Amino acid sequence: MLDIKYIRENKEAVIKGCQKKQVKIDIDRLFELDEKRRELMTSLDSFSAEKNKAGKEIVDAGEEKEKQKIIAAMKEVDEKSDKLQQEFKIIDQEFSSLLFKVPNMPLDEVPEGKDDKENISIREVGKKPNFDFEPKDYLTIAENLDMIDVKRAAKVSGARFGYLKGDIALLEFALINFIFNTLTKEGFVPVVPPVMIKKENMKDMGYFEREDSDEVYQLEKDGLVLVGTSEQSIGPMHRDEIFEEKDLPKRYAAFSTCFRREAGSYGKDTKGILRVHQFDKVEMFSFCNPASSKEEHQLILAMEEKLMQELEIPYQVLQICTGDLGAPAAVKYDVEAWLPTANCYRETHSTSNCTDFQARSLNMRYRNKETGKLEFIHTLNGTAFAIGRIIIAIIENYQQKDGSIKVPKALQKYLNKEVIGK
RNA sequence: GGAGAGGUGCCUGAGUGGUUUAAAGGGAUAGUCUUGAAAACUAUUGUAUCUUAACGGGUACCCAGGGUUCGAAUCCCUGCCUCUCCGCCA
Repeated sequence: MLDIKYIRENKEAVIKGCQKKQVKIDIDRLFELDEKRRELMTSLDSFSAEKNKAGKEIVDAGEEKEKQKIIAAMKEVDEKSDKLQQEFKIIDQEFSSLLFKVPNMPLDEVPEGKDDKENISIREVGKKPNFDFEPKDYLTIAENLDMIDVKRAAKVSGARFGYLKGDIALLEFALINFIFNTLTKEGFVPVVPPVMIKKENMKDMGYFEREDSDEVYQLEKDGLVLVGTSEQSIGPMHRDEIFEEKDLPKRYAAFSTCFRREAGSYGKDTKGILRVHQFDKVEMFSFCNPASSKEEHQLILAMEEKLMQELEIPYQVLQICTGDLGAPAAVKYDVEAWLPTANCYRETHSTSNCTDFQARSLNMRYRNKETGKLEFIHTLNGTAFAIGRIIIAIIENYQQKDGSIKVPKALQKYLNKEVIGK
């Protein structure tokens, strides 16, 4: 969430920021509530002060009669303060939920735009393959090899699930080993995190703006939710902690299964495993000094590109416009892989700098050596590989005339194979 | 799943209704002493929020949320977490 003090002092900028993000929010109501809330707080505080004082007087008063007199007077004060307390609760609740809905402000450098149509391609990298035969889509190839099975998955689990089999199942583990080898060199600590987390953690990561989001699988009985990305499990790991400046940045690379209900995407990408309810992903996450979060973001983006370059998959980098950032992000890039048969780029990676937005709700701070004060850290996340989609990109870009799939050079030593399906 | 014990500051740990402004010890930091170090001694050792031009002052915080009371770290209820024993289990 944002700092109410910041909102107070930068009202115009916050209104502008919300507009840029296409978020409609009643800032005037927020100010109204803020003022009323502080007013009530001051009154309540002075009641408490009075009560504390009376407590001491009761102890000091020797005579029983004197004591009873003070107690009687305090009962009256109590009644008044109780009434005020009730009022405060109502105001405070509305205030908090409204404050929570104010999104993180986009950085100045982020281009303005309404939605994903106005994202800007900032570079295209890699050579698109030139086939001397009619290329097939990944699903046809994989089904011919009996290595992706969505039909039986439908029988077992319903729509939007899939089985990976044989060498394509092994390809997943080759990819994971390849990633961890690459990322540990940059100081990313490998993690296998929980995929079920408490609701409040999801909320404090900024993913529950609207209570009971339809996008999330909920385990009602246990008060837990399934993560849509391991970012939601890694971010709260250090909640309520204070970092030493020397320990920043703290980098993690987390492997986990991700669960998404895909509500509202009915009819979209219904074929194959591009958009499924369950997929595996390795996610980079960094807890970082605010002074260096911009460089850290570039590093994460550079890692995403490095992984793509080593696999030799053509891709483009998108600068996400203000309207498509989502609530917690201040700046965001997507990487999209080239899919020859679709004849377009499809999103495989996304990296965001959430500045102090998540850190504030999660109360994660560090001591600034210069000022001696506690300040909020910055959090950043980025996809290393969304396994399913990368497998799609590999199959499509590395397919051969005979229906087999060449294994990218960088993966050959992990898979112990140069070709799949031969 | 059954039975029991707990959750206090950076750490250990005392505190069972009213100067708790949280004892004591450890650690850390600074000072004295010393050629230097150690030891010893001394001092310091929160966070949030409101208010003030500032000095300062008020309030809250002993896992979380409720309750009892004039007054709660302390009593009661609920939840979360940890530990011990038993059962089950990859």
